[in-house]
Amino acid sequence: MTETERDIINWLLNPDEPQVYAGLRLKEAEERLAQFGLDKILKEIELPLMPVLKDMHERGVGLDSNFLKNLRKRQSQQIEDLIKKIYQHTGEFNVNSPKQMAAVLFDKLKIVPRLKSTAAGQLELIKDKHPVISLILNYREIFKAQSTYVEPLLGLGEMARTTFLQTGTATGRLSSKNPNLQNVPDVIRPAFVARAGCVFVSFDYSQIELRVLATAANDKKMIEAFQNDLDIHKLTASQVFNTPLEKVTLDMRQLAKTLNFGVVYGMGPSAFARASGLSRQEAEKFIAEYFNDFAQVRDWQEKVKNELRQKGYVENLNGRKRWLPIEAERAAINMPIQSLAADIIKMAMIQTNKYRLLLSIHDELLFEIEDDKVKDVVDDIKNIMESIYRLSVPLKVNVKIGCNWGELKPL
DNA sequence: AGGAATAGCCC
DNA sequence: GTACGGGCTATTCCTA
Repeated sequence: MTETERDIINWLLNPDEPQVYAGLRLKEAEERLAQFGLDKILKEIELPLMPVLKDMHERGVGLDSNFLKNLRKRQSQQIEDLIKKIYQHTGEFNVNSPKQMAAVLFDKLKIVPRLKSTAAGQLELIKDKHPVISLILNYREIFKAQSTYVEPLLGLGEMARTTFLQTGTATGRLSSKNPNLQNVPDVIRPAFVARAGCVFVSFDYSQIELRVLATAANDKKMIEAFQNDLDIHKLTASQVFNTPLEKVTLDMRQLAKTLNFGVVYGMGPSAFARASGLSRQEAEKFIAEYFNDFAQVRDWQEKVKNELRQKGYVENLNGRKRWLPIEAERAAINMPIQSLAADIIKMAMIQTNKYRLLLSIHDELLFEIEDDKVKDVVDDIKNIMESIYRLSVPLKVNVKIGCNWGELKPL
């Protein structure tokens, strides 16, 4: 790709700086994109998605400011109490400063020798060494919720209008900002409420990334599992433990789930060891066993890495491409999966925006639907989502419904 | 004022 | 001995 070609793509992807190529007509840009086989994605996905994102922004999502005010009050009280208790152990310092925190915990109180950070994961390990640790973890959690979610949402009044960025990611996913409504924690979700006479209905794709992987890798076992609507983590466990499905325990399933998760992310042995709590050696054994059982996944990953080496980019089944440095193998392995899942949900958004689509959270769509129309609309949306793209396995959508985003119940 | 570093929330 | 993919935002603290 030449410098100019990269600039054109950047221009298309960065409407904030249109002055650079203001004179370049879309038709010309489209022709250039066609050189990379990206014109179809432009015309069939990204351009038709633009009015959808505009509609979502204008609709907004209703906020329950009473809920937020009550929550803020409780949080302020808890923060005040926790700070007092923490200071009883440590003396005064800025609890929000990791630098001061490290000095207090490791130098002043000498709870343990210096850890590499004061992040929650590290502090969890020394929770039983000193009573102040859990107070700090508790404080951080509540302060985070208040400062990042409650206060900013209260500043918005009765409506949150996020901006969905079409160009915010390297894989084709959407991102959300100001406010980011794609990372709202469970405890804050009840603050988002449907209008009078309406309910929220969420539709989430079940295991969409593993279904994409099964298709991309054309893995026989995985495809069969999804065709039979099996519990995929249980199936993986029965494979790597060489155990019949009915004898798979919860622990075995949990380990298999971590493996499946890791495979999508291009995980190596040490990452898997850390995530699973196994020794490095055991982790290597399970990974080897996994790739032995799902040989086509292993071969597919090799193919992706070769493509990266030879072409400098990788692509998904739609031809969406990502240029990467040669050493970014994990990102390369993840891209065709994450990216096609993103394409699928975008295609679904375009076809379902005839209803009141409010949010897109990667594998989930949230709609606001009038009470008396729920049944027909839900059937239509679910049907559209499940038939929008043809994989080697079925697409499956779970539906949940409720008056606020925090207490959605299966339909 | 702005950015790096750190932390933590989501899929 | 090691790093699992993709995002956004708040706070502290340092530099300009």
